[in-house]
Amino acid sequence: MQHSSRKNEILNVAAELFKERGYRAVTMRDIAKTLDIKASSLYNHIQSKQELLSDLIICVAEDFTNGMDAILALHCSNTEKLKKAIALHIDITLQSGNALVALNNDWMHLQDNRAYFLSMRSRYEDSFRKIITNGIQAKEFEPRNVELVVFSFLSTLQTFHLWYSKRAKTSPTQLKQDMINVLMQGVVKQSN
Amino acid sequence: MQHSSRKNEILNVAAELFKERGYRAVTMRDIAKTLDIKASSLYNHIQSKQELLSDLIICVAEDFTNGMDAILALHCSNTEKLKKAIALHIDITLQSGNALVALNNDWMHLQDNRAYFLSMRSRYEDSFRKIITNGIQAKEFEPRNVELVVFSFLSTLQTFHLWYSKRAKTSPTQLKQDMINVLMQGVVKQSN
DNA sequence: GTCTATAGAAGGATAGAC
DNA sequence: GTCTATCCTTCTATAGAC
Repeated sequence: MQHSSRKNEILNVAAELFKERGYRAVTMRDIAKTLDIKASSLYNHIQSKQELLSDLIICVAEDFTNGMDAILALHCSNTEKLKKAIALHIDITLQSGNALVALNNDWMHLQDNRAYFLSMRSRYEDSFRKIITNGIQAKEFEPRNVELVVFSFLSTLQTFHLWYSKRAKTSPTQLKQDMINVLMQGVVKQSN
Repeated sequence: MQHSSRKNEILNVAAELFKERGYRAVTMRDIAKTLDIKASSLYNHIQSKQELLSDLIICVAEDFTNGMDAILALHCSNTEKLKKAIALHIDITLQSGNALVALNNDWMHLQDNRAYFLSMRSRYEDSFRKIITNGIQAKEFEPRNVELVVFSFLSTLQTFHLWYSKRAKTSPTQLKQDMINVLMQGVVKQSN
């Protein structure tokens, strides 16, 4: 379903403001003012404030789910899959950074789609866990505490936007390589 | 200045609710209801909702500032300082976990004390950066991208509470050792 | 120290003119 | 598609009785 251009403008503004102040602290009047219209005019394009949050979060969450499913289906080493998972996360951050912050910080304010979101998040984390576990079994990775490794990876990736906003000049390709090096150095055997 | 026991009860409840839903989504009625009193009764013990947020965040931020200052003043290797910084972060998480979540997620809603908080946060991050930089110069650490290493450390430590809440049975000592291993493995030279 | 009652402000959303 | 006007709800905070 293709949204009108106006709705996309509204979604972009909402994402930006949700990122800065959080869902609950942003009013419809704030969003409208940024677009130089009145709050009531927004309702010609959307149903509710909740719809804005839901559209932003669910879209990004589906990107993660689809991307990770595709990576898991590949016939390649776990090392390669992990690198692709890191690159996927960075691609989505670069493309939907503001919405990703809303996903991280405001998912608990989802109403109708909360359960759907949580199922996608679980699925994503499971995929990550699977890559690490398989990599350890295949002796590609050091035999560390799987949960702590997964947690450390996801923490860094989830807050990557904070770091990226300070140094947006680095090329996406270089970003991915740097991140892969820093994150995987502690997992991949030094002897390889 | 010692607060009344009742004020501490209120602060504890506020921290718990702020952690779950965020500052803006928690009402004075929510806090009061948890304590089985009416919202208006809260104002016999506090000045405002903002005071609750400020008290929680500033107290934890000062713990970080003082703890890190003490570590920097030690006469020991940068490796040892980094280990102590990790342990400090975990100690504070175990002791003031809910307030730390408020610090991470709701600092932007601080009013009067926001500049003070931001100065403490900068100071803390600078201290971390200094340890990494000095460690690289002293050839204790691999010569990696300092900013990315600092970012990765802080991201993992800042969201440690999420992981900890799932496995609270591990002893604090073991937690610190596990975290030090996972985080530092990618920094300390393997040949040491 | 807690209550009831309420002031005063702000927010989400709708109706209907243009 | 945007406006003005407004409804209804919810929120923080205060006043004053007990």
